[in-house]
Amino acid sequence: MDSIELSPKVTAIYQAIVRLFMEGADLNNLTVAEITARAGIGKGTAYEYFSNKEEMIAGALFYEMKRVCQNLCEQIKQQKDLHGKINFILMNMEEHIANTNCVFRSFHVMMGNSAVSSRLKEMVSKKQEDEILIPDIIRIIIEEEMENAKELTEEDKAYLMMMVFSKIICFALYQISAKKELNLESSTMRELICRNINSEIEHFKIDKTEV
Amino acid sequence: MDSIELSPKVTAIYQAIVRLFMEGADLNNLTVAEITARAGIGKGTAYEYFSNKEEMIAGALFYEMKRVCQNLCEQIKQQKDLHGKINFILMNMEEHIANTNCVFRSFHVMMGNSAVSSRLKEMVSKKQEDEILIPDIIRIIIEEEMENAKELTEEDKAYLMMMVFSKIICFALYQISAKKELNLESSTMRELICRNINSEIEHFKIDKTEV
Amino acid sequence: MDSIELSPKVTAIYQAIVRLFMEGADLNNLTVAEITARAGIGKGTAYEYFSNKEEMIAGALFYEMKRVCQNLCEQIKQQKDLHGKINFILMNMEEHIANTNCVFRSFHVMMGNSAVSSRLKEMVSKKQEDEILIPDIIRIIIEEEMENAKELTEEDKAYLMMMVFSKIICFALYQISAKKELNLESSTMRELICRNINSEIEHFKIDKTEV
Amino acid sequence: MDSIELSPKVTAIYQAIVRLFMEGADLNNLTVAEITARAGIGKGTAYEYFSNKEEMIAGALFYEMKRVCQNLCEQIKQQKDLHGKINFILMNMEEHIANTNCVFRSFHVMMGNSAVSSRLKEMVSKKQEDEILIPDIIRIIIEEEMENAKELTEEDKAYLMMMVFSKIICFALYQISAKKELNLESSTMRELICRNINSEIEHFKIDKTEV
DNA sequence: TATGAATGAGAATTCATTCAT
DNA sequence: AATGAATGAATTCTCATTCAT
Repeated sequence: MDSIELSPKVTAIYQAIVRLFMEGADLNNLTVAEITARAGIGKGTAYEYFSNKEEMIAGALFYEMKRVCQNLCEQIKQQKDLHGKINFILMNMEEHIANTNCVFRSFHVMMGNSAVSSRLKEMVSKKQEDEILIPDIIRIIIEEEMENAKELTEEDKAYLMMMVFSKIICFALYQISAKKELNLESSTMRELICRNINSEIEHFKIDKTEV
Repeated sequence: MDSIELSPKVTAIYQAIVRLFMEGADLNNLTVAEITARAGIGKGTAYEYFSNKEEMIAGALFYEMKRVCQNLCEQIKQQKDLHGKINFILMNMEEHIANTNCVFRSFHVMMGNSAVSSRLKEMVSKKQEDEILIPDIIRIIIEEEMENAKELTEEDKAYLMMMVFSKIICFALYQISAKKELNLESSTMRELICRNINSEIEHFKIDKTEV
Repeated sequence: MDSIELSPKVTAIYQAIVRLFMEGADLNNLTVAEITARAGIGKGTAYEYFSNKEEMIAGALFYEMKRVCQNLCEQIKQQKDLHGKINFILMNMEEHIANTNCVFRSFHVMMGNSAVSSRLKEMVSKKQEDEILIPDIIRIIIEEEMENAKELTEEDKAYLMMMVFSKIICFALYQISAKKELNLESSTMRELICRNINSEIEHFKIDKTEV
Repeated sequence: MDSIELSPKVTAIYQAIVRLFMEGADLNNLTVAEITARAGIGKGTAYEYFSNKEEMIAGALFYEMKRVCQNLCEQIKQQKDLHGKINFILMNMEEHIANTNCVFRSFHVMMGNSAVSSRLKEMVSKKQEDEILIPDIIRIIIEEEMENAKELTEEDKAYLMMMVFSKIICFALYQISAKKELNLESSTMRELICRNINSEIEHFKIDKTEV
């Protein structure tokens, strides 16, 4: 809805960066010349819309993260149970490995110390309520699942989120690096993780209701 | 054992880089001038021992990862059970947050796409049998734990390793970023993760012995 | 008289430049964007009236010099004697230090080597008979003063003009820079200079009449 | 004495700038590429010795002003009387018109508002006691001349300095611009100014001793 | 006529790497 | 072996000028 407002030049720059990123470019060595050439605009034009290179790159990553997560979130809503939702996320990661890669690598960028990292962290910390990123998706899934269980403390929520998050990272690691070295089918891996999350949450529910 | 062979200049360079890294420097903006100044040697000298900057940085990270993991591995051997071992790793991460940070960030570097990343990945993939890194530590722990269980397939091992690895990453993320925003005690978090790993492995054992 | 012909856009540009100049802007770093923004017109519009930036700035300075000198000249005519006239010029410089500054700095620009300097020199050298600048004012004052004296050669005139001019520059320097560092009253300085010019001219008259 | 300490690269840069300046280059459009090409060194080398372009240019002008004034001062000491000293300065300006031009234009630069101007003003205001510039030369000449006269107040000194200074500017103006348009011999002009300064100072002495 | 978005040539500055000492 | 002065390729960013609307 808000992306309609984006100037076509800004969109071109964002798309250029995202594509270069997906093609494996190193963000720290991306040049403005490369970006604008790929975007099909003049070098100076980029500076009509951004105050510096970092702003362009961080902006592009933030925009892409929001776009992908928005889509993901809408599709997840159509899944009925926890297993289905998690499975959907993992399948999505698998099918659109390029996207996954981009989101995963954006997350990776955020953990770094570069100027782009700082800017991206700032953008994320100042994001609007209605802008959805990975942690929000996980939070929503958990909250829906736990509706009937006894009230969760903040700590419980935090633990569950990290639990789910770690499994997702686990699958991402598998997709990106371990897949080649392993003879484990993707579907098997997916199934393992889904069941695992499911059972952990069930255990959690029981613990909570018992108490 | 092999570190005895390292020329004092190389050691100086490695230590300089590791310190700069621990102080929060962005690896992509580290300059040779900074490194050699910190190492107390001439700029030209660095090029007597390394063919380029990437070699220096990747070398330093690899060296540091080995050093830290070597120590960690030896101390873990003194722990009696799985819970103790995992707890020790997590406590170690917590106590020496700076070191953790360095190892975690080295892992982070490896996930990237820069020239340093490529070189570091290469080093890791070509490492000697007796050089121990985080995955080796985890593998050793699992193998010891599973000794009595039915023979594990490669797939089983891979899954377990990733499972443990993802929990560790989870704790690292907690230490580095989430801790401040959360009111969850470190010890609680540690305990949750230890028990969680324990229970997952127990379930796994049962499944395997049952079959 | 000719300023009536000036298009309102040209006037806006001239005034914008003069104001920026008076506010202390460095002419060599003045941008077209700044000028047109201040003038309240579009960037492209400026190029409908001027062929380049230098033309705008030189034009503005020339316009302002003429305007200020025109006013000055008319007011000087009401002064009765040499002392009064010179004193009036100096007081005017003192009171309207901003204006003075602008005229003085225009003179300063003319002494330089920039593109603006060249254009301004050209404008001054091609100026109309009825356009009055500082040297014309001085010439008029001297000619009036010397009316009764023996005919002056061109050389005599030139010398006298430079003599007066150098005193005026001297006062300008005093106003702009030396004033702060000195404990000399403005009025004292003014009086000294007026008397000095007076006495020099008197000596000159005597020499000439004697010969 | 202190110039012996200057690195050859710094000297090369200073000389390159001074020559470009003397050849009429506009200081505000001088590029580092031009300077270093003329100095016969690499572009990067300049930045080993200066932190930015302004520092180079202001440094060069300051260095040249000191050099020229130092020489001038020593030669003036060999002149016996006031007339001789002033005449020497003017002859020097005339003969070495290029040098004069450079010093005069340095003075011109100081009156401006550019980054170089600011830096040069700062250098001048922080100069050592033993570093001699034009105002110091004039002051020395006046103090020597007035030795026998009644004690001068600060105001008296200031007035005399400006009086002499204005004559020198007058001669500079004549040399640089008016000469061509006038049929006045340089020697005549010089003589006029020398005698004029002499007589002004004599009048001053008399006034002071009378009081 | 008025505009301002788009442009790209050009400038300052940085820094990995070399090489004479 | 050790050095650091010298270098120039590469990068970011600016801004005068154009031109389609």
